[in-house]
Amino acid sequence: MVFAATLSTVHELGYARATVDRIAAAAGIAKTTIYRRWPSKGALIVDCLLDAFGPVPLEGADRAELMSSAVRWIAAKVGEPGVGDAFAGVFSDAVSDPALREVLSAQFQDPYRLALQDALGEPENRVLFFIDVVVGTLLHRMGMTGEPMADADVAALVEMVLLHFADGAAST
Amino acid sequence: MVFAATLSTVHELGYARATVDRIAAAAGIAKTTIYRRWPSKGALIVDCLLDAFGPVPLEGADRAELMSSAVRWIAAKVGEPGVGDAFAGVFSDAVSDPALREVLSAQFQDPYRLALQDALGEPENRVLFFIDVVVGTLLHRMGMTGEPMADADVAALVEMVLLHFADGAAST
DNA sequence: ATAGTTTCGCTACCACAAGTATCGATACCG
DNA sequence: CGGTATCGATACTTGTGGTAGCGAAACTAT
Repeated sequence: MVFAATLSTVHELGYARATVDRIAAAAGIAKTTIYRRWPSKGALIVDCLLDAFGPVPLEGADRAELMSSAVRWIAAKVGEPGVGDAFAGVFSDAVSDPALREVLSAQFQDPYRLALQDALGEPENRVLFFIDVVVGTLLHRMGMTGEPMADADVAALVEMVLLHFADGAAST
Repeated sequence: MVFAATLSTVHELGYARATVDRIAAAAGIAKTTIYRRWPSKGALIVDCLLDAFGPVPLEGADRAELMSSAVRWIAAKVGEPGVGDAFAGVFSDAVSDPALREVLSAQFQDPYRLALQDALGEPENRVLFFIDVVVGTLLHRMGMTGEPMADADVAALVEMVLLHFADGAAST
């Protein structure tokens, strides 16, 4: 499968050295075949991440459990080999590439945003802020250290957002 | 000045299209001159950011005012034309480039980390977490939308970290 | 002022990666 | 068995980071 080859190549070589040529070689197909199926390297990675993440498991009796499990779930996913690198990589490319930013925002972020809005009963801007905080923190740690965030810090992150998004919170 | 030319070029064209050639042209010098002074594009940007940010203005009577002013300061800096793009850009490059990551961590993050440790009396891992949350959130918003974070959301960010880092907080 | 040294600008170049074009082979379908 | 659509391999274009070498300009010291 192309997705598996993509993740393992990114994991081995990092995002920048994981060229489309190498990914294709790892998947046993030709580079042209990849470009027949995806319009760009970024689109391939976004699809790959969608496959790797799957739907959010929105479990939990109350809001606190819901948010806690969502944060831990995404932290665990980002920590999987290759996933965090690929995520940080597309995100990086998207900064200077409005087209890729659109793909990332519409195809990747929006589904999770809508699911969270529905499950938490929060308005769009609050959920977007929630995503900024959680994903931004995880990616910043990953980008600065090259390693996923340790469990203790993930716990702190969970505690922080629970406190801020507690039912009676003011803000925004 | 090279720094001004760098920021304005990044602001106009985005990080990826702001090639070293174009930056040099905007500064009225040759590309080779840039590479005589900086070993890589990333190092140039880091120096440029150091110049643009300057030292943290750690003012405030108590911890809350200190942290609040620090968060608002960095949010304002990231919102300046070109600065946010340049910041997100180097950060992006650093993900796949351990050497640049080292430069970014040692020359850019560490001075602010040490100043914050000193001013807040917090251990290293807590200050690193603080930086991950604040900078990560701001950059994620910038990367996803292309625009700096609005004041209302910056206010929410301030409120969130103040709540989490209040004196009696547990965690980590 | 003049000779020597350093620095800078310019042109050309290399390595490498994204994305495209072409062609031949292969597999699939009627 | 014939036709069609897909895939693989190769070669190519374009753009960017980074380097080499040369000549001119500026600065220093006597």
